[in-house]
Amino acid sequence: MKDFTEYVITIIKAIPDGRVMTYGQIAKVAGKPRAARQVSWILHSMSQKYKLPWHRVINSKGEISLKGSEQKELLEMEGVHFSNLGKVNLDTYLWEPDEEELLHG
DNA sequence: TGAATGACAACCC
DNA sequence: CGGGTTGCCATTC
Repeated sequence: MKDFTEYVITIIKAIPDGRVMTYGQIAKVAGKPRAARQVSWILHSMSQKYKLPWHRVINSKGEISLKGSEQKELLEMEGVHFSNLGKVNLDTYLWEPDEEELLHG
């Protein structure tokens, strides 16, 4: 497994309940600020083989990309509040991982 | 090989 | 603020 993919998976697994991260944010933390699309690829590819909290990954607008899925409900169940526009307040719920969080696994 | 694709993001008007 | 365009990078055909 490539380092980038491995790191992305590590980060996603480290997202706490009730918090979210954006594709671009994850890519940036994983070392490739422009690789947001690879993060999406990793998600729809790996989430079928590994158990990842993929529902905590949303786009930069704070919206759900997979409309019609249960992603929004999963987040609400964890305490993430959606506006009447179906958006999340990133200032409140966006999570920025600490090195300790990732190293601790 | 070259072209098309995608659970995105930043810009521009 | 909304919609369209361009840039990105790995994967697939």
